[in-house]
Amino acid sequence: MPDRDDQRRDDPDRYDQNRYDPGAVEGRWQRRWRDEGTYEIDNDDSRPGFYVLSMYPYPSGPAHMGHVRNYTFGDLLVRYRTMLGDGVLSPIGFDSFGLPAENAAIRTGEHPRTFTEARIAELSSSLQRIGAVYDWRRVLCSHDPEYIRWTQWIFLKLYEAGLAYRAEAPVNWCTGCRTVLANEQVLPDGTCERSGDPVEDRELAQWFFRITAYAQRLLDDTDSIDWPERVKNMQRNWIGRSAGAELALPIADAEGRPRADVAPIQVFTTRPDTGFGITYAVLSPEHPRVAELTSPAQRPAVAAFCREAADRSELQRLSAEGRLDKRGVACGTSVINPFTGQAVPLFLADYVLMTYGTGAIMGVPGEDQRDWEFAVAHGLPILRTVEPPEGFDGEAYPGDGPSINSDWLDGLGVAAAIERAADWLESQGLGRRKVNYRLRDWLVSRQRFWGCPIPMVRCEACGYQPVPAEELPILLPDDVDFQPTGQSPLNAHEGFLAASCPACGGPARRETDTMDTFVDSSWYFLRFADPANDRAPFSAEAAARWLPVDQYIGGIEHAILHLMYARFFTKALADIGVAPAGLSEPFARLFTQGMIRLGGAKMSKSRGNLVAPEEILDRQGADALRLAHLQVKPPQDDVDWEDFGIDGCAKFLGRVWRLAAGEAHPASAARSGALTAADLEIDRGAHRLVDRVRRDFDRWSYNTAVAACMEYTNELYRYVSAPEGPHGETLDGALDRLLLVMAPMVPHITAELWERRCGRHIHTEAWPVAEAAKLAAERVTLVVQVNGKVRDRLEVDAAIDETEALRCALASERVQRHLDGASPRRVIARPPKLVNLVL
RNA sequence: GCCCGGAUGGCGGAAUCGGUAGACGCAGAGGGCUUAAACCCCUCGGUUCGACAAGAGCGUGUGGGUUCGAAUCCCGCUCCGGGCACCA
Repeated sequence: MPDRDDQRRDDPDRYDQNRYDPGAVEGRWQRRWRDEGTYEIDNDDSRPGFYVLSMYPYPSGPAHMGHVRNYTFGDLLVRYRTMLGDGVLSPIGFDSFGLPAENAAIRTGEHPRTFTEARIAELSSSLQRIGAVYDWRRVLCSHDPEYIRWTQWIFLKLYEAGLAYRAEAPVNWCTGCRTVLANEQVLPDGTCERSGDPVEDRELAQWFFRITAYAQRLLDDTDSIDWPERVKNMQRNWIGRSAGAELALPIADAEGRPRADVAPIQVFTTRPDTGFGITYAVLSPEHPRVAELTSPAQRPAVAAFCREAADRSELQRLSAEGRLDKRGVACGTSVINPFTGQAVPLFLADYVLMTYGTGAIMGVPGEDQRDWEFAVAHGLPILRTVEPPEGFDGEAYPGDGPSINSDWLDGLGVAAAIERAADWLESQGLGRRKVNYRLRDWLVSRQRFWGCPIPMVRCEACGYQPVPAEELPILLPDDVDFQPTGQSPLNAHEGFLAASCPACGGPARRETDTMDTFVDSSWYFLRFADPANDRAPFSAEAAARWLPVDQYIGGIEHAILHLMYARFFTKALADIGVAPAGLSEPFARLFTQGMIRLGGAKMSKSRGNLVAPEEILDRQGADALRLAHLQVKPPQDDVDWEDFGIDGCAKFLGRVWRLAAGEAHPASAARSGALTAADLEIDRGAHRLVDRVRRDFDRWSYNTAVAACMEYTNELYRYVSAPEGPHGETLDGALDRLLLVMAPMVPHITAELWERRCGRHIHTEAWPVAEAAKLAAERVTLVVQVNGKVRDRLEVDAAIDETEALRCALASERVQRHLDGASPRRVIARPPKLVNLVL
């Protein structure tokens, strides 16, 4: 072990100056980028704008591997687009409201603000440690009073526009978080997506945003955005458009005739063509007209059924999924099938949901499997109205075919019959075409402290009233006591609660609910365009300058929630004149990176399987860690931590360092003068590298971009160690290009080497030009096939023509062996790459 | 059930327009440097037969098809991942 020290003593200068020391190099450049404002940008910058945004993080402490991955991709793009000559907007902020800080407060008594701000400081410094660069002048936090002011201002604007409202509704109550959740925050198994606790149904008055008013536009505009098909599909599924008709089923009297004195029930169907097959109808147990439409004899049974359905939790209902018994009970009343005029019995069934359509359906067992099962269970008649194909041995037939048993619809195919039936319903005044969506309004109130207060007050006389805009922001008090009950301390804080009614001036109480943190993240990307504006959340001009975000980057876990809400906000803000009128989408391009797993499970704090980046940053450096993230897998894929090759990446950087710092070859060995074939080839290789890396960057293929750099570095090692030695100028040109294309990936080491080589700053250099004339190799491999099998490979001139290629191919001894004296029946020549001789 | 993706060596992956399958990296083997080890440098790695050679056969989940030629295009199937789902 003493040898290394001896070496140091022998040649201290050489050791200190030339050794690759990531810690020293990286710290120095990180300070420089921040101090010099290298990536600050003004709104009047004359370069073409390019807005790169990585989803702003929840500040949970120092960056974890998921952050490193996300912000490495974003940073690469910021640096790359800057080199291409764009004026890049690269902001960062913190999603600083949320439950973890409040839970910590309940545990320790520390105010969520001091707790959160400490975590923000940690996260900021670790983002800088991975070399990510931002315009720090634009930093924002959702808990900042100015940000709160404008979030509340937007709430009031939406309220004014009728897009925010308060309503009593069945809501999702998370037993663990002690707050209501949006539908989007409840997992398919009926648990909370945050805490994993069971979610209950409760009937509560809550604040909502009318996102359903934008359902069709949200659906239509998915076609126009450059997002992963997978994400767009998830959004389309979530919106869940279904087109059909709503029609009225009159109530029948004892003789089976329609009663004029009682309103009919409305049902929604996507298959009005099957109307002749209606043999019963069903109400949801929660339907408001259940009591009215139940016969005296059926009252006890119906009441019992409703009670049972109400008691059944979401979880139990889901666990009953797939069971075929189709629980239901007869009302003892009948309705009229408007197509046939026949009376059919009315039922209650819990498979009919009050929250979708009209809460009532027509039963067509012939074409709907659930209806078939219900009909069988309750002894109801089944009438097919679509002819199933020959040999069909199933039960209900939902497919296409000619209408049967349907009078004036007979013979029509399903699509045509739907149109005819809908026309008929409309002309008879019995119904109308209708589109239904699965999407529900966004429930935004949360019964929590650490969020943006909803700017409303409640007056005994005037009801809920909006706080006047000039009174904003309504801030959270500092002097609060967090009780272990989990109740928001706002409920007991007189200073916060006391208010006067903006309408009548009388005493009023402040709303204690705060907003879902997804409200904060629904407009932060707009605020970045104009972060210091104190007269508006942002000016339309500034927003028009930068929006939509050219490249948005984040985790796939936000595919529905955040991304849907942000799209809704952007459209709504444009409609009410806050955002530019032409802005319909917030994120023109979206990239969703995969998650990191360890031991087969998603790497996360809650699972306790985090790998701390700090140790790697200390040992191998930020560049090695960044490179490992880029190299390990295509960026959109999930990745196992076990597959990361940090050491390999660090080794590669060492190779680049030694090559560029002149250690891999003696400087005196460099030639000058005439160029050899090897010199020309290494030069062409550099141009090919530039071209290849650029195309890889543009298609998010970072793993192959890294491979290209490694491959070229290997070539350079062979080049410098060849007996004739490298040509000085050629080698310099090659190294310059290698460092430039690597700069966005490994910004520190390339900056250091560049400065040592030429004294300039690599991150203000332009992306190198790949000269078209140098992209093509001079000699290429001509593959010769016989009957499609490779039989020989020949080195030929790249400009070879068909005749010459064929001559070379036929001259090959190996090829001749396989031709066995015969001459090819057919020749496919694709010079200079391939000749295929077919016998 | 409906809608999206996937499947390539021991491993992660590459092959961008239908034309050399396995780039690059990890793990492994051999060699060089060194008193020695580490570092570093070079070389070799799909598989079977063959002798460790030359050479040949087989190879991209599976079965067909189109084509001079298929990882790539088409049809069927299997398995894996994701989204939606008693949604009328």
